[in-house]
Amino acid sequence: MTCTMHRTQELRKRGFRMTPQRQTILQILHDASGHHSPADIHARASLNIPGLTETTVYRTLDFLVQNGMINPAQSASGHLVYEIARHNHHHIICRSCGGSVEIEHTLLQELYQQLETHSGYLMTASHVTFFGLCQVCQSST
Amino acid sequence: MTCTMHRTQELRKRGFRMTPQRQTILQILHDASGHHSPADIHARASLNIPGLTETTVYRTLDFLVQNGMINPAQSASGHLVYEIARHNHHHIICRSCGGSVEIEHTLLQELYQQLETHSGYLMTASHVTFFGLCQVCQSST
DNA sequence: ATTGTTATTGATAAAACTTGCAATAAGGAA
DNA sequence: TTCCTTATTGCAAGTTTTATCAATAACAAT
Repeated sequence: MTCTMHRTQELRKRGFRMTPQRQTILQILHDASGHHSPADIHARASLNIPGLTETTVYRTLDFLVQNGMINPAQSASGHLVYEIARHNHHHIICRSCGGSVEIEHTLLQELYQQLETHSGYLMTASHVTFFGLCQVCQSST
Repeated sequence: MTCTMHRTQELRKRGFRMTPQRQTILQILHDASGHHSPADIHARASLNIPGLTETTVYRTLDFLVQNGMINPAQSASGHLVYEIARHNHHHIICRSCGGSVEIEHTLLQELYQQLETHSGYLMTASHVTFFGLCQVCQSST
């Protein structure tokens, strides 16, 4: 079964529908790995779907996040960017140069454990963005 | 020395100026503890400073964050809210009801340690927002 | 295939946030 | 106090994001 067919069935099981807009946006995030802004995604998807509105892009991105098919992350500027859902991970962004590194979720496992104990909250493993100073920017200060 | 005078001197030392706009916004966040949206802050501050623009509120909030006098945090809707700088802490927000609890920074200390080791980044202790499900919403699902 | 239900889209307007620039005013120096 | 420098503000326009609602189209059932 293709990836697209699988996703379509996932949505239908939950009472939702697969549409060209959703398929195209998923395809874009799948092919171009990394983070993408709504504006970027809108530009790329418009090539396939002329007349696609920004409104729909924002709504589709929210929808795909809700359904676990893509993940949101904060960019250095504070705006949200999106990428295809992969293994659970997080980011540290450099306050100074905007560069970033990926953090495996396993590193947060223990903390999440403690957070659950202390707060009573069930920690769903959503993306977290930390801020810091990268090595280069540390030494150039 | 009053709190205001102290803050004024802090800014001057760094080549910045204390203004009625900055003082008023600091006062508001100081008096009304908790998180406040830019719109909320603008509404309150406008009582003291008629003609205050939203632009200035956004710029002032950014400025005060940069200078460590207030802290930003993500609200349940994903927008930024602000509070007067206090001891270092973080939040867990419930995805379902939007409620939140505070997390002491000490709980993250060990993780930050590890993050620095793994990434080489210097972890500045900025506010982190986690998402989860509170006890009430867990049982009502 | 055709039909009916309703999830989804596009259009429009509004709200939230940012940028560039000229006018203003904070505060150091005379 | 007065003057000068320039950080800061307000204004106006632009960008980004959200909300509302009627028209459309996905897809389950016939």
